Amino acid sequence: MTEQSRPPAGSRAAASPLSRSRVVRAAIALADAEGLEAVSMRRLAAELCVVPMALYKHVASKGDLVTAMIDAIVSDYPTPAEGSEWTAAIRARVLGARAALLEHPWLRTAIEGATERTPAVLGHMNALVGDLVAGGCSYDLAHHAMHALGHRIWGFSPEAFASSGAAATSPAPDPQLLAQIARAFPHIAGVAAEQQRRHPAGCDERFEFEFTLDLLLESFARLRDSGWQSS
Amino acid sequence: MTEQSRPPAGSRAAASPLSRSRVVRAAIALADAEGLEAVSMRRLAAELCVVPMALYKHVASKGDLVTAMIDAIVSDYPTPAEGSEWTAAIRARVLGARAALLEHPWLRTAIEGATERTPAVLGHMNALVGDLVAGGCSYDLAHHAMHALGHRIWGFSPEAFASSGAAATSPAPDPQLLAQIARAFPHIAGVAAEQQRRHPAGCDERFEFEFTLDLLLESFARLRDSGWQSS
DNA sequence: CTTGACGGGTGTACAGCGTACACCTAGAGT
DNA sequence: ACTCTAGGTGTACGCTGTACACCCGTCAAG
Repeated sequence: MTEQSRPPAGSRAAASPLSRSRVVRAAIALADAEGLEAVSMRRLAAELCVVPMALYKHVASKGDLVTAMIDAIVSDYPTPAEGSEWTAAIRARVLGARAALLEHPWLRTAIEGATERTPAVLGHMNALVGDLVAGGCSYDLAHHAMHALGHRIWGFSPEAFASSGAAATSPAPDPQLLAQIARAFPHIAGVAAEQQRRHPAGCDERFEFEFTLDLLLESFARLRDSGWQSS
Repeated sequence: MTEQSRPPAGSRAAASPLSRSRVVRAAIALADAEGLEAVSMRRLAAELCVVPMALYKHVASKGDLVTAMIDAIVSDYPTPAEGSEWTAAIRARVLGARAALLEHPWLRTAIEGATERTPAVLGHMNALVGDLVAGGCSYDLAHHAMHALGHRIWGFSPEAFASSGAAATSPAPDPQLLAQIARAFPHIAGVAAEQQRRHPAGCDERFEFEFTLDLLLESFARLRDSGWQSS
């Protein structure tokens, strides 16, 4: 939709001369619009008015492309204000990552499947460890803390319980079947009922995210104060 | 390898008459042996000495197949001993899941990509919530606790930091490049050095897993004791 | 005993994927 | 003027999931 025929006028093909960053930006736009599975080399090429193989002059492979997509977004994660309290700094970074993830829903899948650690990715991790040690955590504790945070540092909690409370989105709920499920899984039903009572609007993912994040940050602080070490 | 030519003798084709469970078991075996990406309908069919489309008489689609694969394994997660302490019960379930995951490395990817919640899956979640409320947690707290545990209830922590400390597996470490990385990311280098000093054998994933698990379980106990609620 | 339904394996076909390889062409450097 | 090369093109291969028509053996009802 955007970015078309900038040069002279007519010729239906390649507007600007194509470049790695243009390819990556187009891929991100396409993924934003239609999901990561819509990003095929052929489709992306079409979007750029170019033949599929042309892309390979700018990215080494599809894997390289998605790595570059991740990198592009991670590169401008926000940086917390200078002199923030360490837990506040971590919160800011993690919630910044989360904000990016909400903008680019495909990012989660991409990160889960990624294998390469680009400089931007390493930089993010480095900064988080930096926050931890600035807060008085040992490198030892910081290491385990990073593991504990897990994918949360990329802004998402693994949604083990996803759409279990809110499973009844579009398809017909069918009260009879629902009752049967409730009988078979009474505790899940209990959770759903209590959730329904307290938060009829449904499960607030942001709340869940911060709940666990803060649980972990408090635990880290406690371990730090008690001089915990792993050996 | 197993299960061949049970009827009369010779004919090189379909030994037993094929069935959903035989298909699923073969798929699991194939995934165990060569990874989930090796499980294509064509390949699996070949493994069963059958034409690809024959499988569709027993599974609705590839997605249905992998769901069934997950279900088959989750179905025989171990059950903790009757009367266990609640945190011990949860630990047992979660570590049982983890054991299954180590046996079937593809399971992680499969679960991450799964969308259907089968009865076995719901049963596992139901049992965990049951443990929490048996331990005196409210349904409210249990709900958030399940979110906090996240994929850990399936036996894996999201490995955000994976192979960062142990990145130097097969490829040449190249000390010059390594030094440059260390300069660019001093905190990561710090973690790596400290880890190297304390645990030269490398990062013990099981330790990391239990570290976070116990952190969370302690936090839940504390919240329970303080009468925490979410409203 | 015949007949008709039907469960389950077969064969062909299609659209889509990533990408290897050979080719061509426009512009820059000597 | 001549070559070199970066970058876009075209064709082709092997792979994927699966729709659709077919066909055959078993078994129940007439």
